[in-house]
Amino acid sequence: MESSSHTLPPSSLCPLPVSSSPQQTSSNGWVSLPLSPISFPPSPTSLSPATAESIHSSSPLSHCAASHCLEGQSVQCLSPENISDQDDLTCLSWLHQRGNLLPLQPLAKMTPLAQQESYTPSQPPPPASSKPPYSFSSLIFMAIEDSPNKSLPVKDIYEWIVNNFPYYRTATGGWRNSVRHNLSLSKSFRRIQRDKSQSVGKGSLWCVCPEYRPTLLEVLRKTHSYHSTNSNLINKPEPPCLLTPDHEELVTIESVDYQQEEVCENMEKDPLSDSGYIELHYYQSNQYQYLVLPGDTELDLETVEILQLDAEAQEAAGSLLDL
DNA sequence: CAAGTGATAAACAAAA
DNA sequence: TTTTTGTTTATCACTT
Repeated sequence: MESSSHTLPPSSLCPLPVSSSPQQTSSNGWVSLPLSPISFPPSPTSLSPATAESIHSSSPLSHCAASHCLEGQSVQCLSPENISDQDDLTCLSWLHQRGNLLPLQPLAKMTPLAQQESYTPSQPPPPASSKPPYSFSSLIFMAIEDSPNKSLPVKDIYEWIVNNFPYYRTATGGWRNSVRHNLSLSKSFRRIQRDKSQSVGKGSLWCVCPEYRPTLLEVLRKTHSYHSTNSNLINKPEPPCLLTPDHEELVTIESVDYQQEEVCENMEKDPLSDSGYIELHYYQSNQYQYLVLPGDTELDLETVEILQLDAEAQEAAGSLLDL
């Protein structure tokens, strides 16, 4: 699998959703969010500065990468001439861009302190104490993938985990042992020598073995899918990596034209409105596309979610219909 | 029930 | 010498 030719801009992962929508808290205290107001590639030309500013300022932590995605550099990445930098099938940007993975973050990171302080014993405990649903392999994978060079020393892996999963701020030190144990034992990770000339600090750098990357990504995707499904129906939409049914080929972002008129021309409405969400199918650029968006959303493609076109997504949509 | 997987603990050696 | 990093072994819990 050729995954290294398309790389994400550094720090394309963001621990927080851009959404200011109401949060949904799962039974284990993790939070998932309804669809973000602007979640997936807003057209560089369709996203007004006012909207971008609005979204940016609404982010609880406006320094996060997702917010950066609305700024010049990242938006530019979505332009046709730069599309190849964004079309990595295995990109993890969906994990953050729409709050699809890390929206499962504990509230502690998403809720203003004042709100946390007002919580009463009758409410669920502060979710910072709840353990993330991801395996250590997944955590390590995410950390490494989020690094500019796709490699990190152990210390930075610890740091990434702590920064993104507050549970580990207060967890006992054993998890670090587990991280090292996992790095050592798992075939998915490879130890590489640091550049001695630039080496500061102990140890080696760790990277993801390319041959195991799809597997790790799949595990991560399934984990997220499972937890978001269990925690909140409306998080059923799969990450907006555009996949063809065989999971192998990327449907380039270019194939989706974010022009409202064109989509509306060819789309048919799917009866999901009972769930509060609407599924829209349309055929475009020789691809069968479908979207899910809140029922009260105007058909403005700046606000829609692009879903995977694979069978899994279809199945998810089917289960939505069953409700 | 057995096998596989992941988490955790612990011991130990090597390196910084 | 201390701390960190990396490896290995063992055990337990859970899932398939």
